[in-house]
Amino acid sequence: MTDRNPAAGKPIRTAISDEDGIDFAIIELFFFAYRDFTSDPDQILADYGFGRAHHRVLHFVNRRPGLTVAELLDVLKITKQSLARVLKQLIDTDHVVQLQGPRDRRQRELYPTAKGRALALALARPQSRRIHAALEDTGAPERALVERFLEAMVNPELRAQIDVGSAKMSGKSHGEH
Amino acid sequence: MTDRNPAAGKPIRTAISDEDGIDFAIIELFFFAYRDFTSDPDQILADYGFGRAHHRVLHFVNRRPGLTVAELLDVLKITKQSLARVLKQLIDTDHVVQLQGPRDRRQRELYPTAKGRALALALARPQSRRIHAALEDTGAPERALVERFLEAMVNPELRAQIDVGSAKMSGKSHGEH
DNA sequence: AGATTATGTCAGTACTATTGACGTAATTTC
DNA sequence: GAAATTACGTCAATAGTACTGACATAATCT
Repeated sequence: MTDRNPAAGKPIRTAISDEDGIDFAIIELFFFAYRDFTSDPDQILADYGFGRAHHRVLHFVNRRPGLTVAELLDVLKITKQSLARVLKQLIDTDHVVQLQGPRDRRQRELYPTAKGRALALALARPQSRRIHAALEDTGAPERALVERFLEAMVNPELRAQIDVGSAKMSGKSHGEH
Repeated sequence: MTDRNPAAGKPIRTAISDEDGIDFAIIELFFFAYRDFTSDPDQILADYGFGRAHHRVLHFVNRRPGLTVAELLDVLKITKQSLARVLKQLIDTDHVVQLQGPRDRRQRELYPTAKGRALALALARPQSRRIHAALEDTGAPERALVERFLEAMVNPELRAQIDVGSAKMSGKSHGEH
């Protein structure tokens, strides 16, 4: 079991590379960058007994206060059952509160508490520091370019979810009617 | 349980935003971009009964043929036990072969087979297409800039793992001595 | 009144990851 | 040459995140 299986294919000894027209360099960089990018908050979350899923929920509840459960599911692209445990824990620990929807009382609007806002900021801080440092290394005016690249990496039909525009408006969340 | 818990904190109704000096826009974009970036190969992997872990192993075995198990663990930053099942499946399905290390017979050098190389390419193709499309949207000369940004996002002490340099050299993997 | 919608919950499962322990073979150190 | 270390494999137990499918309740819409 240690050596070659005679029935198995022969080992290929040359490295795959960009020559195949495939952009392995950026594929790999993206993996490393995201791995380290998420490792910062992971450390903090561990102290709370939380995981990455809690972070994502906390992030979007803070970014779009008052979003409903259905909207949150749509943004995270996970199922109701996956969200349930995580959301329940965040509510039980007083990071998030639910309010009955004003127009439709079936809906539950999700809001951060002061505690939830503080944690969201604490989690975002090291990530933001990393981004700033990376942009400094790269050059100041490139920020918009990186934003445009990342946005272009998102599935076109899902770009509506992104709040880059509204991130510049302080206060209100997305398209309130 | 539906409405407010009287003991709970009050809901905060204003959105968190970049005004706090935190770069929420890019934090969020990075999440969306990576989510969609990984969704492409996930579809293909499902047909093989594989998951994301298989993809990562396959990627690095193709990028650096002959790397040892210990090196792979170091790159992936996971434990031996997490790797074991995944690697075993890839070997059993003839995507990867193990060869006894020539200098140190305790080591197992990992190589892709033709089958493993083909799958790695198939998985990378949609990701590469996405990157190319995003760079086109952004502007051609920005490729190097995006690379530099992503590289700067990686923990400095781990940049050694990155193969951007050797990606430009065709054929050989990393520092063969 | 009946259908649909929004949410919550239960049961069962899968994948990826963890820690800790132990075994074996090969290499290095003394 | 004996002892320690290293590289790898494996076993057991557990955790976090995700899934599908089913079902219940309350509110809204038709």
